Amino acid sequence: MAVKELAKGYEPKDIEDKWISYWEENKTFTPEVEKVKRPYSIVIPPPNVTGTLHMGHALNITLQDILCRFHRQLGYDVLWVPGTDHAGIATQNVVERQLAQEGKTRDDLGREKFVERVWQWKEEYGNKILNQVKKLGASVDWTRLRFTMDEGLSRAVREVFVRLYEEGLIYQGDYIINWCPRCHTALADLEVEHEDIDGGLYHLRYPLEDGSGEVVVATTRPETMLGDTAVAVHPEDERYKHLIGKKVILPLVGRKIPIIADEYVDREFGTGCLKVTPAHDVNDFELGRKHNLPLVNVIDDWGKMTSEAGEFAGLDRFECRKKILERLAEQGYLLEQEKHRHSVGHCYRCHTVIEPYVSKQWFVKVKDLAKRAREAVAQGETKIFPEHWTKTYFEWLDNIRDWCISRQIWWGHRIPAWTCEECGELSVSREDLTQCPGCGSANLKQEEDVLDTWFSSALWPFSTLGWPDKTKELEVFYPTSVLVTGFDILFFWVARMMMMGLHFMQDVPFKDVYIHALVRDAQGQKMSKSKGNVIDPLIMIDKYGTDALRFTLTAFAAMGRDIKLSEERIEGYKHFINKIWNASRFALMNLDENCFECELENVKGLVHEWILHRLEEVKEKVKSAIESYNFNEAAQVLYQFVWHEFCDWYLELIKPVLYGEDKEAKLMAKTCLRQVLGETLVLLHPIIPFVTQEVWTYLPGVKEENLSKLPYPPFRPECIKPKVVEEMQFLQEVISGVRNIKAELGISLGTKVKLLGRVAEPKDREFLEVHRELITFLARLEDMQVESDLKEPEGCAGFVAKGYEFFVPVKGLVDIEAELSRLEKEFAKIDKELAVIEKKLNNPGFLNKAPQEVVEKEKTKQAEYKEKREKIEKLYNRLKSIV
RNA sequence: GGGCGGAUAGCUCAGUUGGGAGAGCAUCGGCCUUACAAGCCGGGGGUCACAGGUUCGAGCCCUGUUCCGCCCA
Repeated sequence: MAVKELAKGYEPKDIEDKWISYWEENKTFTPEVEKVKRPYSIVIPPPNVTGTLHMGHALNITLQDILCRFHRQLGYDVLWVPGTDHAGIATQNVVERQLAQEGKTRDDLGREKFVERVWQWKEEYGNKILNQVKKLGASVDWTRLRFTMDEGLSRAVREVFVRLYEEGLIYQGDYIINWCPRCHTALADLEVEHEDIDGGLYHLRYPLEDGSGEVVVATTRPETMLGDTAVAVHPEDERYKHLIGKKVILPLVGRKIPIIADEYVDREFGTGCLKVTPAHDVNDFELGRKHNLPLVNVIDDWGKMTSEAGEFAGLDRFECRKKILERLAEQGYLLEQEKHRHSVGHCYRCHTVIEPYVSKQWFVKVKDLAKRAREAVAQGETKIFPEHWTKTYFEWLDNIRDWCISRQIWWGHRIPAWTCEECGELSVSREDLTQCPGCGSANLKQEEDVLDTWFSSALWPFSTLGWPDKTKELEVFYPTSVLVTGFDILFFWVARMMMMGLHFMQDVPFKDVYIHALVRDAQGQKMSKSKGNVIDPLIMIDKYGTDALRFTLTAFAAMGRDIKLSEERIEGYKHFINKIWNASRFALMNLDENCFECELENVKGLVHEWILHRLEEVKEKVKSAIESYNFNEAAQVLYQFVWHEFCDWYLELIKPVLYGEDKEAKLMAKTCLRQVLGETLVLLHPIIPFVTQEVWTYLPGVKEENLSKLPYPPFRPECIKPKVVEEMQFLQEVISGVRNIKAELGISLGTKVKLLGRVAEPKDREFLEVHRELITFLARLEDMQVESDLKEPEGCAGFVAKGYEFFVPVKGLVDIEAELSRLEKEFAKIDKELAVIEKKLNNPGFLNKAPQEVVEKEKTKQAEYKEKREKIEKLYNRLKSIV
């Protein structure tokens, strides 16, 4: 009775959706928390709710999925938590844009209505990316889906905020921060992207108050001069030493400001004279505090000049720059201007130029938290792969500055702080306050600001598991096993999770961190919408199937190297998926339910033993590759095995048996084929879940149809037979030898030829006899004749190796000259090898100092090459004599 | 300015204690061989960026140089 047949080609579309729902409906990926014995857990790096899936996500999710599916196979209780991030600024921007189309602003709606609107938006569009994650086949536990603004996670955020405040690790204060005038909010240092810009360096003259001369300052931002409150020079600078303590008159403004001395000033830069604007430059702010300089705000929160700017008030800051230069030039204060390339900060969300701005903000004191986070990695409590990222991680933590966590937007976790309008007391609380804890007044005002989105993301590994409650999930699955992410959020997210995890859970959030590559385009450029070089994973899935995309990403995921992706590569690996499909199709045409009548241990025969041996090696290699995060190696080992061993050799070698009459041999072949195909599908399943799952259900004798529930194939030490590999090599050499002669001499493979062998060892001759049928079939022979002392006829092509010479009579079939030149090429190769070996063996240093076994190896090699050369020479001369 | 990574076949990249330069794709030649032309068989192709050094021996270790990319200030 024949088994069901597979379609002619693999068509991923229907198959993928079918299994996605199957796995979800069967809760295949929901662990039973109460019964967990060997936990393995991962939290997904939550994509933005506003996001759409890009290649970075696709890679990230594929790798995590491989780890999860693989560890399930190994018998771990796996929990992979999915979720999304509320992405404060980004989401707010999206909804504001939507409002703008209706001609409204968020202020028209007011805070409450606006936030409602964002939730509405989230309900409507926020699941988009989750569905895309589903398409990738992610084996996450959908019953545990989380969102950073969930009730539970919001409670965690509050708890953390209050505790840190109580511990004095959160404080509020007036500091200079990075301000985005477009998003209208403060940003953390990390959220500023620096970019080199061609600008100008302007030399301005500031006359001395006493009329005794002037100083010249150099600046890249002349408009800020309106807010200057000092000029600074280096205390040791001979040029200016005598001016320290004097005053200059600020041009256009007329304010008298002091000349101060500070070692911070770089004598080499510009004129060595620094104008100091404490309100609009981070370094100047520090200088200002140190020297008690007043702050003069000349730029407001919308990037416009304030009333302090006098005639320039109301101008945009860049407009003002032009105007002020004109005015300075008119009045003779602008001395010169040179071109100057310098680094300018931009908002990472909207790319507007950042304005350093003094305002009241909330900060986390991170020094101590950072120290512990550093220690944990230094001590190996958390390991980073590839290892070289640890240095970058240390570097950042060592130079960390307090983290500005307040954002002047509406979408996010509102800071749980209330100020009493009566007594002015500031209270921070877990519960919403309606009464001032100090004076009892009900006249309270809650802080308007919300928290940085990364503040809630930093809690993700434990907040998603139920913290601050003491849940079973936390007990079992924290710390998580590994975090898989890109290096771009190593600081934003990884380091902060480390700090928070260690502080609140007294343990690292994850044991391993695997940092994967960035996916670039074929030219190595970062993919971006503006460049138009994005490869959309969803389009790729549509065209080539999820498995093809997943396998491609896996095959290229070499540690520490970026991936240059192009569509052709995905298309190429689609061929591999199809190959698996077709090999399975062939197998199914020949398999039936009887293949279980024979036990595997009774399967005998070179080709079966060989493929079983190789399968064992593959199992071990794939396992150790995935365990060490060498995903590309796992993919490559499987590719090589499936295509070039299983398909190219094994399936071809068993064809004569499958098509033959020997029932016992047939049964063995079927048994072995069923076993090898079945286990190979299991091995491939973590990387390419869909095609393997689909084929699996067609196999005869399948008891568990859900391939995701099958264990990793057990190791069978009895199948390891190195000798079988040697014998197989001999067989392959003979078959390839004939094929090679045919191909090179222009004889079509189908043309049957005679094969004559002069083989010294009786056991080799016997071996060839045993496999006569196989060789005849695969090399397409008319006949094979093997003797110890064979006299070959005139006009033979041939191939030789240690212990044997083979001849193929080609007289009359081809031009003898062709074979002569083929042999000449052989000579050249052998002579090159021999020259290298002889050079070594003639070197006394090598003979004396190299290990004995290495020397022996070289000698053996030399002998083999010499023998081979002599034999070919004989063949060559005989052939030459008849020309 | 500080740090990190990279340079190996036409392209993309493997190469795990130093001991016979590999793969995939592309290319060329030959095949409709009853799983697969999305395929089969076979071939060609490399001063391992450059210059030194250590070593019997270097793609691999050390020093320097050039070029490319990234991060931080």
